This record gives sequence, structure tokens and C-alpha cells, in this order.
Amino acid sequence: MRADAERSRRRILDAARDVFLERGLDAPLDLIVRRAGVGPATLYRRYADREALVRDLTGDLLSRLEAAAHQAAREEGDAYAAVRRFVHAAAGLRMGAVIPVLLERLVVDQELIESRTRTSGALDDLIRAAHESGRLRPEVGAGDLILLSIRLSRPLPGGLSRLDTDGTLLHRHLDLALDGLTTQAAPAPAPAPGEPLTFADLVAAADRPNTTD
Amino acid sequence: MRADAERSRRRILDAARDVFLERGLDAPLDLIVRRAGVGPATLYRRYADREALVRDLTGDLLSRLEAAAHQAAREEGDAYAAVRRFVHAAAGLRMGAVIPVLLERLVVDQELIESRTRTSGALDDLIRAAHESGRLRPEVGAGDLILLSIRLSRPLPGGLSRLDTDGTLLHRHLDLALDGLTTQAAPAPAPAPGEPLTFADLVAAADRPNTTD
DNA sequence: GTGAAGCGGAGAGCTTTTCTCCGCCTACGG
DNA sequence: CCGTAGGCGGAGAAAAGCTCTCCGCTTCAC
Repeated sequence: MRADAERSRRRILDAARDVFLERGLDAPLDLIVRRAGVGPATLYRRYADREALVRDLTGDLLSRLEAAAHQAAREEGDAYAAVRRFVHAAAGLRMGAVIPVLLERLVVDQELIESRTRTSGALDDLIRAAHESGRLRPEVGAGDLILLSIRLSRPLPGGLSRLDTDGTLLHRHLDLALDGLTTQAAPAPAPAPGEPLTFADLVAAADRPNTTD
Repeated sequence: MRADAERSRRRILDAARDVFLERGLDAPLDLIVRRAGVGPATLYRRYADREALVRDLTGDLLSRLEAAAHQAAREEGDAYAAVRRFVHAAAGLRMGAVIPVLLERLVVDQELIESRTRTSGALDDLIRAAHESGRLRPEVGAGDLILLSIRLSRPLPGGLSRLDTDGTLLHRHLDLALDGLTTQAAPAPAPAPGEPLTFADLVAAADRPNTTD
């Protein structure tokens, strides 16, 4: 692949992630093209249709996510610290855009399934160790952590997005959510209601056929 | 106002809130009409343009928010419990939709400013009392709490929204975020970085002219 | 029962989005 | 350093989607 082609691919993928985050998966491809600073033909030449683009983006983000999980495990001695670091890293990647995998919209091929399984496995290892260390609440599952990072990393609506152009606020709020908002003087928190939400729960929910009218 | 007209208004406002949450303020009015189950003429007859609709919706939500703050103060003895209850109530209202107020898009009239001031005041009282009781971290401001409830109450992207059709998951995650994810065996959390974010910060950020290209 | 107000649906006109053709430019092997 | 294959951007035709109104029927209030 020629160097300029690879450069264009990178720019398109990055722009696509941001635009999809802000406007949803139905956002006009034209917006992506403009944000990427390339001509429309450049996008349409590489990707036959919207789905091809979403698939490429998804694979890209999944593998980055897997790398983040491994890196967290490798570089943090403490299991809970590793989970924390992973959540921060996932949010930094703007994970929210990765959810297309989980979406009925995408016909999930073998390659994507494998990537998803690897990522999920790496994350489960992290969580299990943290549970065993006794510092992560038992009622918190991988799905809870992923949802937390999706929710906190999505751009804020409208003008509020200007509050956090560089991600400082994102990490502040992640810290707060992870630490809890109460001081230590507060009584021990009651167990959160419900069962732990797993990665598999997310997949199951998203795999069901779309029932939109 | 005739009873059927009031019914239509309610259906349109509820649908508008949901559609704006999912698709942003530029969402086609046609979608709102369809979700509300009314004819297009019904919307256009009542609201001359998009702004009129946004204004009516904003006023509606702001006053409900103010009522929630007062109710929390009145019905909860403990100051921290009142804050907690308010955050849950705000998220339940899908506060995220209220941000149009804060948006440059809306010419904010006197009535809206007063409503905003009253709401902000009621919330500040709640927070101040909670700070004084020593159970709310001093580095947490009203803006942090509002942002938390905005972020957690926005609909999840794509198929993930099916995870939480009834709001159970929303309140679970709010509880987790409020409690923190660590057990009491963990060392006392480090202070979160940054200054407390206030309601005024949100207003200031949103009031600046829009610089979208 | 009756008049006034409200309602839904069909569709004309306009805007936005998709996607292609084509002439110019850039990377890379010799 | 040059030739050429592959890549690039822009203009614009065709398609899709959105806005908004007209009008005949229904519902409400008295």
C-alpha cells in the first residue's frame, strides 16, 4: 500500500470515529470526508459502502483496545490499578465508536469475532484478578466498566463539548466515578442492585434483530 | 386550551426530548412527529419553527428540575441523601435534553433566565448543605453532578440502548458512580484533580458564540 | 346539536446527500 | 532523475430526505 494511501486511511478512520460519536452511525459520509480533509472520491474508492467503513473502523479500535488491556496488565503490578488504567485507556480511545461491532447493523465476520473474543478475554483476566485481590466490588462486571467508559467518553451535547476539548474533564470524572463521590467518613456503601453485567450481556443485547419501526 | 390539544403538546414534547437526545438538536422534525404519533400539521400548527419547540421543551424541563430539587430538600433529612436523590431524579428526567438552554442556539429570554436562576439556586443550596455536612467531597461542584447525570442518562448508542429500556441500569450505574467502585478495604481515594465545576461554568461554556465551521 | 378548534395525510418544492467521472499530482522503482 | 501506475480532489447529476401547507374529517365544549 502506498504511503499516501495509508495516510488517507488513517485520516478517514480518525474522522469517522469522531463524526460517528457526535452524530451517530447514520451521519453523512460527506461530513467525514470534510473532517478528514480528503476528497469524496478518496473515501468511496476505498470503501464500497458505509458498512465497509464501519467494519474497518471497528477492527481498528478493537485491536487497539486489546493492546490497551495487555499493556495495563503488563505495566501495573496491582490488579485493581490495572483495571483502572484500562478504563482510562479505553475512554481515551473513545470506545463509544467501537460499539458498531455489537450492532445488528454490521454483519460480523469471522475475523471480527476473533478480535472481539481476544479483547473480551484479556479484559476478563484483568477483572478476575481485581476481584480476587478484593479491591474491586464483586457486583461490578466487565460490561459495567465498558459502559462506564463509553458513557463518559462520548462527546458532551452541544456547546458543553467545549468544556472538555483535551480530555482533562473526562479523566477527572472517570476518577470521581471510580473513587466514588463520598468521603471516607460516609458509611460503607450498600451493595449496588442487580447482577454483574458481563461483556457477553452487551453482545447478546446488541445481536438481537433490530426492532425499530 | 382544549384537552386534545394539551394531549398532543405533551406527546410532542416527550417525543422531542427523546429524539433530541438520540439525534441532537438538528434531528428532523419529521422523526419527532412520527414518534409522537401525530400528523406533521399538528406540530407545525403549534410551533412556528424549531426554536419555538426547543424553547417550550426547555422551559418544561427546567421547571420539572427545579421541582425535583425542592422535593429532594424537603423529603430527605440528610443533606447528602438529598443530593443523591436529586441526581437520580435529574437523570430520570433525562436532563441531557435540558442543555438546549445552555446553547447559543436559543435566544434566552427573561422568563427562561429566571427559571434557570431559580433552578441553579435550589441546587446550590443542596450542594452547600451537603458540603457542610462533610459527606460530599469538597472538590465536587454542582456542574460535576449535572454532567454526571447528563452523561449517564443519555441513551446508549445503537443496540446497546436495549440494555436499559426501563432505567434500571441507569440507576444502578448512578449508584455505582456515587458510591465508587472500590470496596472499603481500599485506601482512601486521592483527591480528584482540578477545580470544582460549577453550574456557572456550564453556562459560560455554552454561551460563547458557536464556532462550528 | 352545533360551531369552533384540532387533527391526520398527501404531496409540492426545496435542501441535503450520495456517488461518479475525469484531469492533475505524487510516490516509488529503475 | 524520470516514467508510470496508482492515488487524489472537485464539480455536479441523480437520488433521497426534509419542510411545510392545504383540505376534508373528527373531536371537544357549551
